[in-house]
Amino acid sequence: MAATKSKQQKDRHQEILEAAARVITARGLAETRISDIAERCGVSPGLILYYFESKDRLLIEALTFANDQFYLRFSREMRRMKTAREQLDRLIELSVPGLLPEYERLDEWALWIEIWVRALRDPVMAKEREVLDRRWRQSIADIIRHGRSTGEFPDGWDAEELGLQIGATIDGLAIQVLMNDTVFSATRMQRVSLEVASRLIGFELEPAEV
Amino acid sequence: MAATKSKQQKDRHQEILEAAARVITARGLAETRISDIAERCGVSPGLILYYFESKDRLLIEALTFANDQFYLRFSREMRRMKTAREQLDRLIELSVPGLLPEYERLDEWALWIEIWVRALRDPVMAKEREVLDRRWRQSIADIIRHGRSTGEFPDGWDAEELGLQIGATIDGLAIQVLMNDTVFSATRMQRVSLEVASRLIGFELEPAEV
DNA sequence: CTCGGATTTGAACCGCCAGTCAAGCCAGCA
DNA sequence: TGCTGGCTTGACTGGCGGTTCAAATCCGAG
Repeated sequence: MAATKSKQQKDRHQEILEAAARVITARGLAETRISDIAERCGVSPGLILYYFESKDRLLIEALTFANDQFYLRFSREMRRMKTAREQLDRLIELSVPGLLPEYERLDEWALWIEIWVRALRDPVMAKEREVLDRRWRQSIADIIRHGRSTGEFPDGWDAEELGLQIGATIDGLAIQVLMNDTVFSATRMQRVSLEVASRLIGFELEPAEV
Repeated sequence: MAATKSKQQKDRHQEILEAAARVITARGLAETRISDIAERCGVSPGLILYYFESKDRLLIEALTFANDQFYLRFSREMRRMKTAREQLDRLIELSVPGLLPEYERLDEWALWIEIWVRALRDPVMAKEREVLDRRWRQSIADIIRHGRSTGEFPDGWDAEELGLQIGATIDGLAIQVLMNDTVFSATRMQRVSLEVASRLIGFELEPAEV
């Protein structure tokens, strides 16, 4: 059974990925050493390369792993929400860096930037990135389609197109917040994102809840 | 005269910065070696460190230098244009990665991503970045104010705020284009940017020139 | 308990590269 | 022509960190 891995091996694998993602978040890709990851696992450096063929591979896997984790939690939440508006609010809430206390200041977004910079030159990372990104845009489009089916949102532009536009706007705003905590605050980003989304999708922005 | 530098020294300084910017654009910050920069200058590696106290400092200076260069050309162009609409069109044209043939595929934007990733952890870079970014947003706000003074654009939201929003949108879209040449093309970004800008600023989008 | 394979260790290896330095080079000047 | 001081070289080094490996350990099956 060449394709089976022991339970233990799978656990270790995941444990290392998780540790790697944390180290990258904390120190940045460029400053991440194999020994840092090993230390975080409470394990010797040699072991890391017993489970991963090279540091490079590990880093790429760690980056996508972290994103998968996030996406899983996210889509589970989405399924539990009834209205599209609720979904949109939550999506934006989760997209604002540092808004929710349960995340540390340098969160998902820091990893995204690392993904981007790497994807510029590394074809493997580029391909991974494209998949992750398409999935994300798709989620936005799904919310819009859902909203249209319930009558919350009006018909209009192609939902995919809107997913792209809204996604891109959130990206840009998130960078501002992540970089520049002084001028552009998290709550302000939240407000602006919602405003832009409402205008692009074409629904009336009711008196902000929360 | 401690404060004076010979003409020659200044030239060399700049020459090295330029070479560094090119190498970073081509290979990425992480893969840039001092010897690469030296080679590009046709000079020995030792000389690089005669002019810059460390590699780190050089890289930061190179990054801001490249941006300065771009900004200078840009604002010279702006001054020559009469209508705000022309200015806006040109700003967007310059913001779309790879749209203009005179730039190589990996252009300014690749450097921006490097700046971001570095600014996340390096306070010096973070400060530099903030300056560069403010200047850029300011430029957009200036165009809007100009358009309002000539009556091209209607009054409305704070010009600074719009500068932020439009700037962020362009950022996000540019990343898409830079990463993902297949799905989202340069010309499409151009169209979307203009559309979003017109809607946020509130002017009528006339039949597209060009 | 014993064997055998999977896991784990940590020391050793090795290439790489930022930064140093002593020695040459050259231009201007007296 | 020889002196001076800034420029330039390129060999050297010191440390860092990814990778390898032989040995130790662990664990489950028989």
